[in-house]
Amino acid sequence: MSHWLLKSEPDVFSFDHLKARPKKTEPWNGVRNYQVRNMMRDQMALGDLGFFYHSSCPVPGIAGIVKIVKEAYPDHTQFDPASEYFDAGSKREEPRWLMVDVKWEADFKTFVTLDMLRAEPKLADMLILRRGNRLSITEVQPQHWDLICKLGNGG
DNA sequence: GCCAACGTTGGC
DNA sequence: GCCAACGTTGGC
Repeated sequence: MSHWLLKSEPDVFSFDHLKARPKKTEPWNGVRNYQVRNMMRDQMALGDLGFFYHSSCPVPGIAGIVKIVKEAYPDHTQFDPASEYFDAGSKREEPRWLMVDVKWEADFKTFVTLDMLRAEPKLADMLILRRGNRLSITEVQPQHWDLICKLGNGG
């Protein structure tokens, strides 16, 4: 099983929004980066766990844990001219963009801030902490996963 | 609002 | 296929 970190802007869609969904699930739509699409398609598997990361907000960090409950399938927003994610170049018979479904899995007792991640030397080589990293989904190494879970559950 | 980083686009 | 310009991301 692999571990992931999924970024979302909380103004647009937050961890609390996910929890408020009737089934606590949501399609992770709007990915428009080939590298991230390929990861979803080739590596993300049913049952994988991911951190829900809040970006572009006053206090960036990890709010909790989600589970992948549906593997990659076509992202319908690419065909919707009214959507900000519309892609005129994508054909229905050959969809360019994919999404997975995620489900709320667990809260952290403590919101793990970006500052807390940066303060931990063992996490120094995490992709998320690298300057200029713009991938909205990155893989998380198991040892990093375990350590962050400890931070989130009170050390 | 600034700016570094980096993916994408498009002219050649 | 190169690479400069442009656009987007995201922390600060």
